[in-house]
Formats: sequence, C-alpha cells, structure tokens
Amino acid sequence: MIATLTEIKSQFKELGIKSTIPRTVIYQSLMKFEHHPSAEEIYLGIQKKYAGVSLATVYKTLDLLVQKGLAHKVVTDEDKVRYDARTDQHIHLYCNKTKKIMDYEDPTLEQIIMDYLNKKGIPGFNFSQIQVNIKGEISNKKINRKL
Amino acid sequence: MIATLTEIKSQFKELGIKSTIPRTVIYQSLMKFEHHPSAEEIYLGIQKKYAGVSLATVYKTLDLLVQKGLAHKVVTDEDKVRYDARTDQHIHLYCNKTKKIMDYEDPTLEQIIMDYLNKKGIPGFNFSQIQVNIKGEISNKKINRKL
DNA sequence: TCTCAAATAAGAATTATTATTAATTAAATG
DNA sequence: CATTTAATTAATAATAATTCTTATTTGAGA
Ligand SMILES: [Mn+2]
Ligand SMILES: [Mn+2]
Ligand SMILES: [Zn+2]
Ligand SMILES: [Zn+2]
Repeated sequence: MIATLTEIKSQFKELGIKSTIPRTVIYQSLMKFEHHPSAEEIYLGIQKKYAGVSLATVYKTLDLLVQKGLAHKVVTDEDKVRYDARTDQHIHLYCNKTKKIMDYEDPTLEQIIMDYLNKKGIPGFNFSQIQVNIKGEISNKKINRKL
Repeated sequence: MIATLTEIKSQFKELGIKSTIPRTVIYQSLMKFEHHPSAEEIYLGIQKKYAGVSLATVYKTLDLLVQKGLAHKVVTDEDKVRYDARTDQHIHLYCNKTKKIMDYEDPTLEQIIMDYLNKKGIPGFNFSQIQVNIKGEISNKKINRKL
C-alpha cells in the first residue's frame, strides 16, 4: 500500500506524469493517511517533511492523481472533498457522529450486487461502477478499522 | 408525491415547522422538480410564482427540511449540493456524461443488500441507512426515467 | 386585532476551490 | 555535465457556494 519513492516515480512515468518533488510528496502523504483526507489535511500534513508546497499545488496534484486513476474523490454532505488512494472497488462506512469515513471490505456483498446488476441490467443505462455507502455510527466495541 | 398546500401546512404543523409562504413555496417547488435540484435551481424556479424570496432563505429552508426529515441532500463531485424530496430508500443513477442524477427503483436489490447486511452485521458499526449510487452513462435508447 | 417570537431580505462575510502569472525546475539533448 | 525549454510551482487574486448578520416583516396565538 505504501509505495517507495522509486516505485512512485516509475508509476508516474508509466502514466506520463512528470515526476516532481511536490507530486511525490503529496502522493506519498495521501497513501500514508489512515483515513480519507481533504486537500487541506494533506497540505498541513506535508509541511513537516516538505514545507513550501502551496495549497494550490496540492489541489492541482490531487486532481491530476484522480484524472490519472491513482486516486478517487470521496464526497460527503460537508463542503469539502476528500481523497482516497484506493481506487479499487470498496465500501465506505460513514459515521454520523464522528464524521469519519472508513473502508469496509466485503467482497461477497460487492459480488452479490454486481452479479444481480449484471444479470438484470438497468434499462436505458450503461453502468460502469457501483458505490455503496453505509451510514450509521461507530459502536462502542473497538474494532481496528482503516479510517 | 405533489402535495396540496393544505397537506403541506398540516405536515409542517405536525413537525413543529411554522408555516410561511417562502417555506411552502420552496417545499412545493422541490417536490415538483423532476430532477434533484440545487438551492439555486429552486431559487430561480420560484421567481415566477413568488419573486422576492431570497437565496439565503432557500438555503435555510432546505436545511430545515433536511433536518425535519422532509428532504435529503444528494452530493456529487461537483461543488454544489442537490436536494431530494424523496426520503425513502432508493437508488441513484449518476450519468457521467449529462451529470444528471436519476432515481432508480429496485426494491429487490435493496432488499437483497439489506438482508445480507442484517444477517451478517458490520463489526463495530451500527448502520442505519445504505446508499447505492450507480455511475455510468445514459444509453441511447430513451427510457422515461425520473431525473 | 394586538403582540411578539420567529422568519425573512439584503447584503456582507466566509470557505473551498480555481485561475493567473512570474519564477523555478525536471527532463531531454548535445 | 551544461544548456534548453516546456511543464510545474508559489503566490496570490478571483470565483462560487454557502453561511452569517441585522434590521424589518410576518404569522400564530391571546
Ligand atoms: Mn466551493
Ligand atoms: Mn463551498
Ligand atoms: Zn476508501
Ligand atoms: Zn432521488
């Protein structure tokens, strides 16, 4: 999950992304976050390691990563976009209380939904991706979940 | 689906919402929209029938409706919240091309998911609502779908 | 009808994000 | 390795959505 600098650079090269220090730092930071950070969180998180990166660059780089398929946007009903270094199909748990967004692995459920939709189809609509968001509240018993 | 003014007023009274002209007009407008409008769309749509309502009032009223359970927010990766007069469980189709959000009825699929989750549970999480968003593109064959 | 707490209009303020532009930098080339 | 140059960045201005402030208006109850 956390890639080395060399790996990132070759990944960038493959995708035709010019490799710069801000870009590698931002991408590494996004991957290291244990939750789904906003642009500002990444901006702040970076300052220790690489002060001087501007917020605009963070935004532009995140956009680039999204466009090149290295990251996904995650939206909530707050006015702030979050980013996700995971781009494979997975489910998000939204906690109404803490406002945290957690990854939830359930390949079986995803498969059930996909099988159903692939068999049935949606008249007049060509679907390419399904998104399952589950809202609720973290319950007292602590589970070590990826935020 | 489209309620009469008297119905709206009694609905408001039940929920402890003071009935005012802006509120009833905004709520009626939201219900009449065949798609999932933004605050500004409602603001503009209202002007014919009731000019003079301010945009701030539209925002405040929509927030109130959401809080009282008469409307839901619908978010997209654009920086603009949409509103939905439907508050029952239903699926949304997001068209990447037209950016339209359509309601999709599939009680069977919803039931399958609910059954699965209710049986299995999510460790450490108390879920209250699931949201299924299906992304893709409207296909050429025209289907009369609720936007 | 009168009263008054609650709601509204108008516009200022805030916040997240995007655009502009001059300076910097990374890759390609010799 | 030094040079070239197009792409990237920092700084900051601009924009767009939403929220806040406050003086005025309004609707529900007495
Ligand atoms: Mn915005
Ligand atoms: Mn905003
Ligand atoms: Zn995720
Ligand atoms: Zn809907």
